[in-house]
Amino acid sequence: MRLMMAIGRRFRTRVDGDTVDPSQAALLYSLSCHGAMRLGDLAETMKLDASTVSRHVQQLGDHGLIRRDPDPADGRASIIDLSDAGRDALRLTFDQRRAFLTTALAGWSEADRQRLHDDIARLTADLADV
Amino acid sequence: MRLMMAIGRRFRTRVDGDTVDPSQAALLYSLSCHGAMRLGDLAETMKLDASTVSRHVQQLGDHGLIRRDPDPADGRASIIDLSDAGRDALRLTFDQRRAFLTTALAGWSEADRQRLHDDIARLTADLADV
DNA sequence: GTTATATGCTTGCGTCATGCAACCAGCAAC
DNA sequence: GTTGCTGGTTGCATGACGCAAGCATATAAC
Repeated sequence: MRLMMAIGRRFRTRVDGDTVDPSQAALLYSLSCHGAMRLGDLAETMKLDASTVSRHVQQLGDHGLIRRDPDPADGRASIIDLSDAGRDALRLTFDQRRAFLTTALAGWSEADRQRLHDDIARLTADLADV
Repeated sequence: MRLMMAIGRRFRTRVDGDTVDPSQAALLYSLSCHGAMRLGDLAETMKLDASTVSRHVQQLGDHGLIRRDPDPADGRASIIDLSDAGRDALRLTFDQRRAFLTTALAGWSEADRQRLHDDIARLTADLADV
């Protein structure tokens, strides 16, 4: 657990030259994975409070990285989706992180990486159930 | 990386009934692993700024979980060590977390757990080098 | 239709972790 | 002693986060 916390902190720390905050990048990524959705669903997906997501969404909107279209089925809600600029920013962020991870995992074989990924995914799922 | 961040956040979040904050628990744990040391060394070990560690140390001291003895070799520094109460608190925290992890990892074989641990440790080491 | 309740989202407020820079107090070298 | 280094503390700012209150819309009850 201690190691995981350290790793999480490391990833969470904004790297110089980053386009978007790690937290906000995670939001963009969620959108990229699951497609457009409402704020509440986004919060649930990311296991965060709606207020937190709301703020992130605002900032990302200010930077033009997401779009908010009114939900035709519900006047209260709006549908949040990546903008083209958001897609670009996400891709850029990914490239940066990929480069970082590639360096970090230089000594890992492909099988090692895959195993690590699978284990992490499994752990995430198991933790969600507790 | 996204998964790791999620896991890190999950672990970092204070659980109801926790004795000490996760961050401070990590500090106690570092002491427990490496023994008494000065604040600066502690900061380096934990990859945190000295100011952050200084504050944690103060709070832990207020709660009597650590002791600060003046460093006989250096009047500026003090040696930080676990107090008996700190050891107890750490043990308690460990028990709570162990129970939590045991639940989460219920479906994992001993080999799986060991492999996960080794991979995480390896990743931590590799990340430290980047 | 009108009223009551539920829901999606926003905002105010407080908390915590964290880093940087400025600072103070011993230490070491000259 | 004077000057510079180093361990530690404190002021200040930032960012993530959750809870609770508020607001607007939606839905159900009447």
